[in-house]
Amino acid sequence: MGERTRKITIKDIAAEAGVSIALVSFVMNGKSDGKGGYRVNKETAERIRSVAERLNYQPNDAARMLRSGKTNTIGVIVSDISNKFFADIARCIEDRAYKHKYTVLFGSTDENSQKLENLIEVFRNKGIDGLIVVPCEGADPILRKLADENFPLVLLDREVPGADLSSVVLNNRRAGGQVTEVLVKQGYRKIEMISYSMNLSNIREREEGYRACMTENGLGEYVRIHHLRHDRMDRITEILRDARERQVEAFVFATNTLALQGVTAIFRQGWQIPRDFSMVCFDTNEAFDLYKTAAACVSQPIERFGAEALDLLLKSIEHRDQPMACTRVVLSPEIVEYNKFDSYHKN
Amino acid sequence: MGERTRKITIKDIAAEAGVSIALVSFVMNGKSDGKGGYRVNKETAERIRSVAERLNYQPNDAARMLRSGKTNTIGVIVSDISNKFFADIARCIEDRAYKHKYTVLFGSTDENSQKLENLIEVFRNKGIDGLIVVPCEGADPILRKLADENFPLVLLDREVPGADLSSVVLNNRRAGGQVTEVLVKQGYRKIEMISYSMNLSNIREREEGYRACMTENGLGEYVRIHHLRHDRMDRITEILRDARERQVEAFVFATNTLALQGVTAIFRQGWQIPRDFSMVCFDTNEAFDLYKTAAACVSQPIERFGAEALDLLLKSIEHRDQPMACTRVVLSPEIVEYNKFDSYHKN
DNA sequence: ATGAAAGCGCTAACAC
DNA sequence: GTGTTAGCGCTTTCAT
Repeated sequence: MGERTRKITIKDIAAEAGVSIALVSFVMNGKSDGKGGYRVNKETAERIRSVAERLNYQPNDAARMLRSGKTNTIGVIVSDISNKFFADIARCIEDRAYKHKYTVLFGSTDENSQKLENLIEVFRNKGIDGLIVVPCEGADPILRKLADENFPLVLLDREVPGADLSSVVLNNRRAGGQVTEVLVKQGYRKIEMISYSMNLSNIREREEGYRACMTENGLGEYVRIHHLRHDRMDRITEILRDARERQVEAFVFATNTLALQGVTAIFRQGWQIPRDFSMVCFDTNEAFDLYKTAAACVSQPIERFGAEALDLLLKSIEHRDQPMACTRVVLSPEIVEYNKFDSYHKN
Repeated sequence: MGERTRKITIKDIAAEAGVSIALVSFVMNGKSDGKGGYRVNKETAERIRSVAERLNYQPNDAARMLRSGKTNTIGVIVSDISNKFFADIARCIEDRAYKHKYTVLFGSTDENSQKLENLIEVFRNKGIDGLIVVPCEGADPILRKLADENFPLVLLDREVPGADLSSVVLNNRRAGGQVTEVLVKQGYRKIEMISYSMNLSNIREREEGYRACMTENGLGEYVRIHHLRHDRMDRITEILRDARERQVEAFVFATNTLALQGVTAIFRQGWQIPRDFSMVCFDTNEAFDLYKTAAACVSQPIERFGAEALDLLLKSIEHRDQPMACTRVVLSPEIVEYNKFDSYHKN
C-alpha cells in the first residue's frame, strides 16, 4: 500500500496485445466498426478490448483533449447554484449529461457580469465544448462575443433580447398573468407586485403578465410594481408597511426568493396570511407547500428545462461547423392552486 | 463575425516578443522571480507579460495537465447536489476553491455505491487532484483503495469507521442529544425517533445521542427508533398512525428530509403540530423556520464544513509525496430553539 | 539570462 | 488490416 501504480496507457495495451497503438486507439474509440473507413479484424479488436479490460485501462482525457480539442465537458453557469430552482435544474442537466458521457462544470455569477466573464474564461481554458448560461444583467456583450465565435451556447431561464441565441425559457408573461388571475378570481382587487429592479427578461415578462391581467380585469388603476434591488432586500419591510396603510389586499411576488423575504417580513410585523395579505408567487418551497401560504404558485417544469437546454446544447456542439441554428424553446407554466378550503390548517 | 480566431499559444507570444517559448513559460508561471532557480531579466519578463496581455493569452489547461499531471481541479461527490444542505456546502467549496484557482467537479451518488465508483472513475480520468466525498453505504472498499494509493481524499458529513481518512463531520452524538433534550425540557416523555435504515456514521451517532439523552433523563423505557428505507419513505404514514395510537408525544427526526416527509404525512392525517405531535430535527427549512413547526433544529455550520474540507484537501494535495496525515475535524452543532411563546402564530 | 529539445498520451493522416 | 509518424501546447532539464 502507498505505492503509486503507474497509469495504464494505450502503449501498455498495444505491447500486451502485440499490436500498434493506433489500432488500440481505433478500437477504444469504437471506430473499428465499419463506418469510419477503418475496419479492424474482429478477433484483434476483441483481444485488444479484453486486454484493456484486464489492465483496467482508463483513457487520459487531457491527452485526448489536447489532440482532438474535444473534452466532453460542458459548463453550466447560473445565478446561484445553491438556489433550489437552479440546483434542481443543475441536477437534471448533470444526470442527463452523464448519460451522454459529458461532464459538467458549474459556476455561479451572483448576478454579477464580471464574475460571469471570469467564469467563462476559466471554463474555456478548461476547454469546455459548450455552455449553458443564465444571463445576468450586463451579460449581453459577453454572450454576444461567444456567439460571434460560433461557440455552442444555450441560454436558460432568461434571454438576451435582440441577440440570436438559443434559449429555453418559461412563458413568463402567461405565467405572470395566470397566477395573478387566481387572486382576481378570489375577489381581490388591490393587488400589487413585488419585483426586482434588475433588468432581466423573465422578470420583465412576469410584470407584463401581471399588468395585462389587471388591466383586462378592469383593475388597471391598482397596478403597482415595487422594484427591489437584490442587494437591498431589507427595503421590503417598508414597502409592506406602506402597502398595509394603503390597504393593499394581495401581492404577486416575481420570484420565490422575493416571496420568502416578503412572507418573513409580513410575519415579523405580526401580520398573517391570508388574514392580512394574500399572495401568489413563482415556484414553491416547503413553507408555502406545507402551509398553503400562497394562494397559488407558478410551477416550472424543472426537468424539461434541464433536458431541453442540454439537448439543444449537444446538438449545437455536434454541428459546430454549420452556421449556428438558433432555437427558442418556450415552456408552459402550470399554476398550482392551494384551495384554502382544502387546507389542513383551518383559518 | 463567425470567424474562429485561433487560440493564442506561448509560441505566438515567444515569436511576438522575440524570445524562446521556455522563457514565456517561466514568466507565465511566475517562476521568473528568484526562487525557482530561474531568474529572467526584469525587462524581458515585463515585455513578455505585456505581449501576453495584449494578445489575450489563455493557457491551455489540457496541455499543462498532460505535461505536469496537475489539473487544479478537484471533485466533490455528495448524495444529492440538489439537496439544500449539500448544495449550500457545494457553493462554499466552489467559491473558496475558485479563490485558490481550483475548479470543482460535482457529482451525486443517490446513496448508491456503484454510482460513486463510476463517478470516481470519470473524475480520475479528468485528472482531478483530489476528492471530497460524502460516503454512502458500501463506499468503504472504494474509498480505502483510493487512500491506499495515497490519493488526496477528504470525507464530509459522514465517516468510514476504522479507516484512517481525513474527515470533517458534525458532532452528531452531541447534536442528537441536545436536540432531544429540548423536547424533554418541554415536558415530553414519549419521544421516539424516526431514522434511516442506512448504515451511515452520522445517522448512527444521532441515534446514539437520542438514546443517551433519553436514558439520562430516566426515559429509557420510551426509547424507540424507527428505521426507514430511503426508497420507501411512504412507510412513514403507518409508523405515524401507529405512534398516534400508542400516544407518542414527540419525534426526533434524524434528517431534514425525514422531517419534511413526516410533517407532510402528519398534516395529511389532519393532525397538527404541536397540538398532536411535537418535533425536533436536523437542519432547517423554510417551513420549519417560518412557522416554527419544529420545537428546535440542529443548525450545522455549513460554511465551516466547506472551508475545513477544502483546506484539508488542498493541504493533502500539496503534500502528496509525504505519507498522508489524517486529520479529523469535528464541528459543533448549534441548537436553534423556536420558543413557542415567541411564535408569530399563536396556538 | 536565455534557448533547444524531449516528451506527456493520444488521434488521425498516410504508408504498407 | 495494421503500423508509422507527426504533432496538439506545455513544462522542465540541460546546454550555452
